[in-house]
Amino acid sequence: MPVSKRQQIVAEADRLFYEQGFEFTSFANIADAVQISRGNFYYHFKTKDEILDAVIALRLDRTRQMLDDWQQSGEDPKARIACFIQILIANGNKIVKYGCPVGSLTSELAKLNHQALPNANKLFGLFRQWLCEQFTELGFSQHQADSLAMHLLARSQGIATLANAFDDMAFIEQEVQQLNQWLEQQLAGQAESDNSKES
Amino acid sequence: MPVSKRQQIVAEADRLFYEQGFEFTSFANIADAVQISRGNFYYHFKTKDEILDAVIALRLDRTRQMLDDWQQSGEDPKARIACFIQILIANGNKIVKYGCPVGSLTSELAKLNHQALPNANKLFGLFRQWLCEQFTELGFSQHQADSLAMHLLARSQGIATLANAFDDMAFIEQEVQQLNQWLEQQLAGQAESDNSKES
DNA sequence: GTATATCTAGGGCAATCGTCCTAATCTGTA
DNA sequence: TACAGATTAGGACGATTGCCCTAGATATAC
Repeated sequence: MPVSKRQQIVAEADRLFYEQGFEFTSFANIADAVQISRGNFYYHFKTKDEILDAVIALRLDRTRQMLDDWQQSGEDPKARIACFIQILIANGNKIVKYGCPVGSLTSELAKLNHQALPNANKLFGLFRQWLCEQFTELGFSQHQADSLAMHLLARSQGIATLANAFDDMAFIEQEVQQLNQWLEQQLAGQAESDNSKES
Repeated sequence: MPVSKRQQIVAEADRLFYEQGFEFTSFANIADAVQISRGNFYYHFKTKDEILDAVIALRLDRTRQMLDDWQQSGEDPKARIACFIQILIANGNKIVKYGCPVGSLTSELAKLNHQALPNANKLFGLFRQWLCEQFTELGFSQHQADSLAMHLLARSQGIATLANAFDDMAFIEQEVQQLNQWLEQQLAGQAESDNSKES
């Protein structure tokens, strides 16, 4: 058996939570997708929150893996940040359809006051910290680097939200271009401030 | 009677839809908030979608009113755009708690494939068009003005989403400052391009 | 081949959902 | 006072929800 039933369930739940949202996805939906009976579900997961935890854990793992891969790609920090920006293009079609997987889950759980919210927010935290490290490596102070990371995250979120609302893929492409320009400007500004320090 | 029961219902539904989301707010919730029996609800609104339509209509009216007020405030377009940016501060506490009222509703209805989605998107459309008009009045071409409007909308959305996720009011203030700087830069760039045309 | 552990199907549980009906109450006019 | 319309409360409806139980099937080990 290449993939366990449990893994299948988590994979389908992951997809459905993204496409339909957590609360709008029922046990029955997932059971149908995995082709098992509703009752049998209880054997694998006792509660719906357990599935949510498993899905979040899966997304955290995947994200960590992706960030690690970028980290060890041999590229410089600037190119790595560009990789992050590029996700908007790579996942463009899904974003236009369903929004950002991180942001939409977080917003939903926030409205529900759900116990898994801090867990889901770790996803944002992962990106935030990783981006912060990249900017620090580029010579920014801890405080500056974190500000830049948050700024970049916010821009990405906004782009995803509006692309979803207006069903507009071209908008993503346009804004990604501006994000890359912004990145260049930040580094140019940084280089300048380095020069003035050295002189 | 200063306020009709129907208006009370719509007002409470408006608040609850914002704080808890549309689908997570039940008839019972609204009935409790307005202090009427659940059954009586049917007399005022036949379906839940009818309430949603009424809430969206209310929000559209309120938004139109606000934009009109700004339009007739005697301020120049730049100051008017600054008014828009300033909402993030004015509504900061609520945004930190519940996110952006426009964005969160739109995302939720998008996940539900709800029939009222295009109606809810008119809220975004209202801001988009109004902002576009301001930028046009500042001398930008139709295309440029719309791009700037979308950019500003996206930035605002992202700021709201992250401030909500990280429960961070200071982030809003920081980003609003950057938005104002961005606005200055755009106008400076615009003035330059005017000069180069004239020279 | 039998025993043991793993997995499955189907259905039942109470609670809640949106919706709908009806009988009672309030309000204002004739 | 009597009547008519507007408004109310309370509950019932079928459907769906997350959750739980149990008997049977399947697979593995001895």
